Amino acid sequence: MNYWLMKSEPHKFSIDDLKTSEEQKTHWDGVRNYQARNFMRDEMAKKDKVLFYHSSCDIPGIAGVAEVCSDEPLDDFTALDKKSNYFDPKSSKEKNRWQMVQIKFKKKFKQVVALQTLKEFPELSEMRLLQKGNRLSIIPVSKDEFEFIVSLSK
DNA sequence: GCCAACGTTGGC
DNA sequence: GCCAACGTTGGC
Repeated sequence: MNYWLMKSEPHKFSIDDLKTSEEQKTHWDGVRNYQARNFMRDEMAKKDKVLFYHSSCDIPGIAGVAEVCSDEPLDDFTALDKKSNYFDPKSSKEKNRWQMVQIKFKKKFKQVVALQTLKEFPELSEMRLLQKGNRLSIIPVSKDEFEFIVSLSK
C-alpha cells in the first residue's frame, strides 16, 4: 500500500466536487508531466491512499482523503480531444503518451490542514511537498506522514 | 501580479 | 548532447 498527495485547484475541481461526483469518483485527467504520469502509470495501485490537496487558492492545504479505485492505468482521453486544453498532437488512440488513475472520495476534513500548518511540524520536514522548488502535481507521501496529517485534521 | 524554480522545446 | 528561450506552477 502506497500513499500519495494529489494537487488540484479547487476552483477547477475541489474535494466537494469529488464528493458530489457520480459514484464519488473521478478520472485524474490532464496530467502532462512525465514524473507525475509515471507515478500513476507505474506505481499507483488500487486501494492506495491519497491526500487531496488544494492549490492556488486562499488557503492552500490538504482538504481530505481519497483512494485509488482503478484496477489498471487508463489512457487519458483528453489527450486525443482536439477541443481539450490537454490535447496532445503526439498522442493517438493506439499510442497514448498519457495515462491516469481513477480516485474515489473517502473523506473531507472538517478544516483544511493548511500548508502553513504543515510547515510547523518537524515530523513533516522531510515531506517532498515542503521541499524547495517542488512543483509536481502528484507526490509520494510516507505512511507516517499520511497518518500524522490525518491526525492533524481531527 | 510577481517571480523562483522548474520542465520542455528545438536549433545547432 | 548542449543550452537558450519559453512556458508553467503555485505560494506569496
